[in-house]
Parts: sequence; C-alpha cells; structure tokens
Amino acid sequence: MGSSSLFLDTVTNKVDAKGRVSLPSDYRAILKNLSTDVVCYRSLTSPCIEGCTEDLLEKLAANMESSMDFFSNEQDELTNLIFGDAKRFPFDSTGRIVLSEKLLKHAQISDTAVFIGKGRKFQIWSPENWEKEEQRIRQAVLQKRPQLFLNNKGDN
Amino acid sequence: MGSSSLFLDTVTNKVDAKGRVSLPSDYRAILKNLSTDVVCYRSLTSPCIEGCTEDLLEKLAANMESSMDFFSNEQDELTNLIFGDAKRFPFDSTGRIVLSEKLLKHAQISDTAVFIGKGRKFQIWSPENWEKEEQRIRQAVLQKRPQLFLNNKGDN
DNA sequence: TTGATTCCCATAAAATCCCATGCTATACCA
DNA sequence: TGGTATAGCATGGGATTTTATGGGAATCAA
Repeated sequence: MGSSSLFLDTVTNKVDAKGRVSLPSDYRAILKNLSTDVVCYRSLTSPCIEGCTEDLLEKLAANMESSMDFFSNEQDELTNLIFGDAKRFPFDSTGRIVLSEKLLKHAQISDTAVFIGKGRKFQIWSPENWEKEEQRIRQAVLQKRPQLFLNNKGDN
Repeated sequence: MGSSSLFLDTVTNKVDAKGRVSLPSDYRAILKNLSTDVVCYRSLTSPCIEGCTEDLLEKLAANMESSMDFFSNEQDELTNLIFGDAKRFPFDSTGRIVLSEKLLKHAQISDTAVFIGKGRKFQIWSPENWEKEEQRIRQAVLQKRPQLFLNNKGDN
C-alpha cells in the first residue's frame, strides 16, 4: 500500500496560541516510515515555511563531506544559511509540531496554516498568501506553456 | 526518531563571568548519541569559534593518512593548524561548557554567544558579528545561485 | 593563602507531554 | 439502502518535565 515517501496534497489546519499545528497524517506516516524527523526553515524566496525530512539534509551533509570541502568558502556560506536556519520539529503523540515565532512571522501565519505537498519537500503558507501564490503560479504556467494544455486534451 | 547527528538551528545563550555557556540541548543530544565530545577551535577565516565532534576530527585524520593525492598539501597544513588549536570541551551536569579566554577573544564574545548549526560542524559568534555575517551571506548566496537551495529540479 | 576551576543546588521560564472532547470518514449490519 | 457503530484525527487546556542560568561550596594549583 501507500509506502511512498512523497509529500502530496493540500491540507489546512489550525495553529493554536502555543504555535501548535497538526502535521497532516499522511506526512506523519512518511516520517514514521523513514524513521526520520521533519526539518523546517524559512523559504529563501517566498513568504512561507519550507519543510523536508532530516534524511534529505543528511544527504546534503554527506555530499559536502565526500567532496572534501571541509574548508571551502562557498560551501561554508551555503551551509550557514541552510543548517543555521533549519530546525528539527518532532511531532508529539497527538501528531502536532510547535512552529517557532521566527517561522510563523516569516510566513505571516497567525491562526491557520496551509500545508502544500511538493514531493520531497512541502511548504506551509498562510491562507491569504497561498491564495495569491496559487493564482500567480497558475497564470505563469498558462503564459509559459499554453501548448501543454492544447496537446494533452483528454488526460486531465 | 531523531537519531540524526546534524547540528542545526541558531541558538542564543548567555556567557557568564566564568565563561560558562549552555550548549544547545539539541547539540548535547547528538553528543550523547555518538558518545563523543565537542571540540572547539578558532575559525581560520572568521572571527568566530568553530566546533565539531571529536569523531569528525578522527575521520579527517584518517583521510589524511589514507589518501595521498586526495588532500593537497595546503589542506594538510590547514588541518594541522586546526589540530594544534583544537581542544575538547566536555559539558557538565547542567549542560554547560567553559569557553577559554583565547576563544572568546578571537570571537569577540563578551556576555552573549550565538550558536549556528552547520551540519557536521557549528560555529559560535558574538551577536553583533553574526548579524553582519548573516546579512553578507544572504546577499552573496542569493546573488550567486539561489537555485542551489535544495531545489533539485524545477519544483519551486 | 589566593586565585582559579569544577561541582552541586536552586529557581524561573519555557518546552513537552498527557488527557479529554468533538468531528469526520469509513466500516458494518440490518 | 440507510442507519449506526467505530476508529482515527484535529484541537483545547492543564499538568509535568527540561532547560537556561545564577550563586555558592568544594577542589585544585601555585
């Protein structure tokens, strides 16, 4: 059955006064499966929170080691940004994580969070920002590749 | 879950008159997990303290022995510099380490220390220096290659 | 002794756990 | 088919445990 490890779907959950949000249960299943934790960080390019498995970051770290870049400058800068901003968010027995002030502020989230599956990653948006973003994406897609829709009529 | 060994996040702690600082609890968990100590040394390139597990230095040493060509002489020298400067910093029962005058001075830290996770390593900065450094890095990285940031393909 | 270093205890604040409740979707049965 | 039982889930609130940090006693070195 569903032993996939892709973050999918769009789920809207409440954020309470303590910053607690239920992680979508599908996501939790993935994490249990891989026995890893979620890691979240501020998106570099959008007003949203980004998340992935700790696994993924481990791979990143391993890559950097094997490239023997213990002293490299460029890698240093990158790692500062990624690992310095990322934080583990283990979920409790009721399936919730506690988002930090820093993250909530960056994503302008007050009491509602929208989880957007993105495959290996996912994002967390405020409802308002996500609505705008979705519009923007849809338009961008339409403008860039109208042929996408002309060619594949039947299968969607 | 969390059996990972990545240093993450950014944590600000106080340094008291004796030079004592609480090591971030996540870091302590990692060290317990690997049953190894932290090792700290002066960064070769920045006004900050650098730290990692003793483990990692072991691996570095092993690499130097086994691969003749892989490491340049230059890197060998750098590594030796680090070994000469590095010192073990075991944490006490309340989770604190005692930073030496030498390290504090190099990082210009007086009464506040900022821990920056870097994956296999971490850094300790003064709040002022870190603020500047973060700005600098963000700009540098965004200009150079924003697409590098964990975006495997086109999913952002 | 004097100065420094290490250990131990105390406390407030913050993070985490635990239980209770209501809701939803699915399974089951008549 | 329709109606009900059941399991899983989201969410609220309070209790409990960790954590950060200050101060002092004990140990060690010169």
